[in-house]
Amino acid sequence: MASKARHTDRRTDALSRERIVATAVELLDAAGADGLTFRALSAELRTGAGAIYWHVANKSELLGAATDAVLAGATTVAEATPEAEVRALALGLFDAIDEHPWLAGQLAQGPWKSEALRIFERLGQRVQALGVPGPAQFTSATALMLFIVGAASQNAANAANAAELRRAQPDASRTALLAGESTMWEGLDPGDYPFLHDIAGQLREHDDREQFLAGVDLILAGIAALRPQA
Amino acid sequence: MASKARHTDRRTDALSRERIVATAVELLDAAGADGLTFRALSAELRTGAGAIYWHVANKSELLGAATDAVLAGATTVAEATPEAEVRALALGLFDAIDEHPWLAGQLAQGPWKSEALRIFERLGQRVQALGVPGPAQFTSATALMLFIVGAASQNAANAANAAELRRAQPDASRTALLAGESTMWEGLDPGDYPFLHDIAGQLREHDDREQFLAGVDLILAGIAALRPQA
DNA sequence: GACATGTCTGGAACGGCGTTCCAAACTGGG
DNA sequence: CCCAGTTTGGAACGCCGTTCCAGACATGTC
Repeated sequence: MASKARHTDRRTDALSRERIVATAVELLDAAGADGLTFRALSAELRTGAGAIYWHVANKSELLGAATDAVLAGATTVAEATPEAEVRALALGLFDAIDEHPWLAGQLAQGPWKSEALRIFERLGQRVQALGVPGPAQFTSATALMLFIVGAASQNAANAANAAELRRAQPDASRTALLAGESTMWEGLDPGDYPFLHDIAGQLREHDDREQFLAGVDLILAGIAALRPQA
Repeated sequence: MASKARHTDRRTDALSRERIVATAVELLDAAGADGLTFRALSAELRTGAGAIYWHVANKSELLGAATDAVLAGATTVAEATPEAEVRALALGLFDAIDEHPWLAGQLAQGPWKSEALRIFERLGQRVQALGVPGPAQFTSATALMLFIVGAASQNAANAANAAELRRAQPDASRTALLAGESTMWEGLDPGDYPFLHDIAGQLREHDDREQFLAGVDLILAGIAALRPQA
């Protein structure tokens, strides 16, 4: 029997779940996944840890709420074709993760929670609109979701690595970082690593967003091949 | 100037990087990602934290070494066609992550490190063997890698969730857990969630391994469509 | 044999984390 | 005005990764 329901705001500086979640998102955006601490949160909200725990069960729930809050913003779609809508949804998620890299870690473990489930639903609707036969719909939508989350997460991880290296060597741009990895691949023995050696150049010049969309199109092409008739 | 090279084993119970990594893998397998602690490791090895730090820089490096040690086992492939080899590689990774769920978290952040890079190379070789034109090779291999890691990771996350729930309610099988989620999807408003409502049955009956392979085949189909001529 | 040198060990200590606990402050209803 | 329920804030607990350092051990030199 914890709480009965809402109350009128009794204080002007009243703590609320929304205010806590909003501040949590601020901290996460400012300092990454490690930046969210009940101590930092307490300081920012000028209160104690216990007060926060009265509104929020634990850190995991808080992270989930922050994820939902951010994901709720990046969702609306209306395009000409189902393919275009899938691309738009994918890009929306990609950009959201790019803007809030800590989302990656959240979505990685269990992409079927709350807001993420809503996105999965939207993807599935487009898969159905593409005429995929029933039994393959689940697989197709899952493949799309996993690729999108996985690719965007890796992009976020790269960005995080770049940011970390920049702290040690502030002039290292993302380009320079990619160039470094690329030269490393070029330096590999072509006998042992023919593929990496070959495509090292592509790594250096690739645009993350383009590559991401190309991957989505690849899966869309595979989905198209599932349709009964062309 | 840390160490000069090898020495003869001066003591019979000598600590070594290999022994540390092996014990770390044991702990990770036994108690998950949170089970690896320098304190637990010290106890298991009957030594102190400092001794471990002399052989290993920090926890992150230790996790990387554990990942490489486990991944080094699950790699060899020799099949009739490149497609079959891709499937075999994929299944190898899937099974490895299924057996060592903590791998998921490691591979999620930066799938281009050490042993993971070797797997990426192998995938790329098969993509080349499939006749994919040069510029699309990087994208195709990346899509495969991301889907494999993402799908296997989600599978591991589901398994972990199931294990956690089993602790509270020991009779809950994986089937029962899936059934629960499935019924939840069925209970959603078909107006708001037509897709989830539709495929709830598939979720209940699906086999993870089959679904995983179906996803790989989906991407392979998309890759096949990239070839200049059929 | 003694000793100086570099390698390796183990445990104490530090600061920070998530979480729990609880006395006090606040609020609205009788 | 006081009582019961709600909400607060900060102290305390046990754990974590990491650092520090006194000393044990092994070896080469005289």
